[in-house]
Parts: sequence; C-alpha cells; structure tokens
Amino acid sequence: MSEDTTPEIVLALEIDDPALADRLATLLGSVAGLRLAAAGETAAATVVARDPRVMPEDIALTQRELDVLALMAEGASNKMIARRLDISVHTVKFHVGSLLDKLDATGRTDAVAHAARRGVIEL
Amino acid sequence: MSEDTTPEIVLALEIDDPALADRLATLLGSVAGLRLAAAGETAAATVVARDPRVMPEDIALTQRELDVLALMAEGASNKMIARRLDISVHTVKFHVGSLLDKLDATGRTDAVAHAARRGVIEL
DNA sequence: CAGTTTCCTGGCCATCCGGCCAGTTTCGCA
DNA sequence: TGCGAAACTGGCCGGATGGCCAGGAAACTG
Repeated sequence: MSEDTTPEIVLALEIDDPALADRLATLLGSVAGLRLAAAGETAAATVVARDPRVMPEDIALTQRELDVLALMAEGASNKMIARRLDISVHTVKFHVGSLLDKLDATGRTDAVAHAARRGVIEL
Repeated sequence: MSEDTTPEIVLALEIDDPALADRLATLLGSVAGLRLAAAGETAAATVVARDPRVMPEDIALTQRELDVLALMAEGASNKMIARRLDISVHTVKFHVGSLLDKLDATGRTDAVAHAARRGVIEL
C-alpha cells in the first residue's frame, strides 16, 4: 500500500444533536485519510444520526397491517394487494383504514410517507 | 478534560461499496473515542454511502413538478395542491401526470416512494 | 365460558384519481 | 421571427379510494 494516490475520504455530517455533531467533528477531523466535507461538497459517505424523538415506540401495527403497508409502499392498488395477500378488496380497505388511523394519515400516500419517516418501513 | 466518563461514540457502517467500507472501517476503528458497532448493536450514528448507480443524473423535473411532488409527499390531495400553488386542479393533474411518467410510477404513492428512493425529495 | 383482539367479508356511496381529448399563454433560444 | 418547452386550463369518464354501515370466524386470555 502506501500509495499517496489514495484520496482522502470525504465525510459529511448530518447529526441532529449538536453535542454529538461537535464531538464527531472533532474526532473525525483529526483522522488521517479522512476529511470532513465543506458546505455543499459531495461526500463519499455521510454520518447520520436522526433525532429519535420522532419515534417514541413502534406504532402498534398488526402483522396484516404491515403486509398491506409494505405493498402500499410498492405503489400497489387495493385490488393488487387483495390479489397478493389472497384476501378481498374489502378487507384490504379495512386494513388501509386502520393504517390511516394509526399513522395519522389522510391518504395512502401520506401513510407511506409517515411510515417511512418513522422507520416502520424501509423505502 | 481527560474524564474517562466520556463514553465512546458507537458508529454503525452502512456502505454499499465494499472497498470504501473496508477503508472506513480501518480508519475509524483506530480512532480513540470511537468504536464501531457490533452486529445488531444500537449505534449513536450511522455512516451511510448508498450506491449512486441508482441515480445516474437527477431526473429532469421542472420547478413546478418539484412543487407538486413536495406537496404530494405531504399527503396533499390534488385539490389541496391546487389551492396551495394557486392553480387549477386540472393543472395539478397535468403535473402529476408528468411526474408519474418521469418517475415511472403507477400512482401518486408510487411516485413519492420512487422520488424518495432516488433522493429527489426528502421524506 | 365470556370477552377481547385480529382478521376477514359484504354493500353503499361521495369523492378522488388518472388518462384522454382539446386549447391558451409566456418564455427563451435558434 | 418562428419554434419548442413549460405552464396553465377545460371537459369527460372509468376506475380507485376511503368512510360508513353491518356482520362472522378463529385465537388467545381471564
């Protein structure tokens, strides 16, 4: 090894907690081979730590609701979801209704967005 | 300073590129005050670097389409979007149609999911 | 056994969505 | 000056969506 051709790894920081951000910046700033990204600079990797206050406890979703939610996130219509889960469209609507209620959403798009924000599903 | 009370910051790695992951693991593993998370361990922050191949160039969206997309991600209906942007519902539908087309989505929920995945919008 | 939860199904209906057609204006660029 | 892209508006319509009502079957728990 020891090629001086190896470029520094540029790291960006996206930390909600100011104290943690400061400690990380100090620690990482002094590592050889690493560099913190300047404002607007494209980084090779990003250090993220989102404020966990957003997700107190996992919203209590039943298994079936999670099934439906996952398919919703795929953009599936109620009819498609019904076919894939082998249940009736009415039942799908029922679960969707519960999801809208539990996720405090106004529609399926909102529900998916909320769920993604809280980490209930992975986009 | 020199309080041994200061806990180590636990970092998790989520790097698609194995080479980059290896370099980062080596660099970060030897930093005092830092520790890499064990499997399944809860980390204070996560270093992420998603494979950029997914998003070759930002999909060419017009300003108006971005406006509509942002409101869609908020779960707004076409009517709401129309009111907020002070345009007619027909125009909203027009832009939504373009978005579905450009984002290769089957519906507004799918469009928001795709856009979020590509980083076009921030959830 | 009774009660609760979860999952499932049906009908009815107002609204929303998205695709189709058509048109106008405004802007920048060749 | 003419041309295209972007933005905007309208009507029409089939299908999707979500809210409301009602019910039933299975499993778990006190």
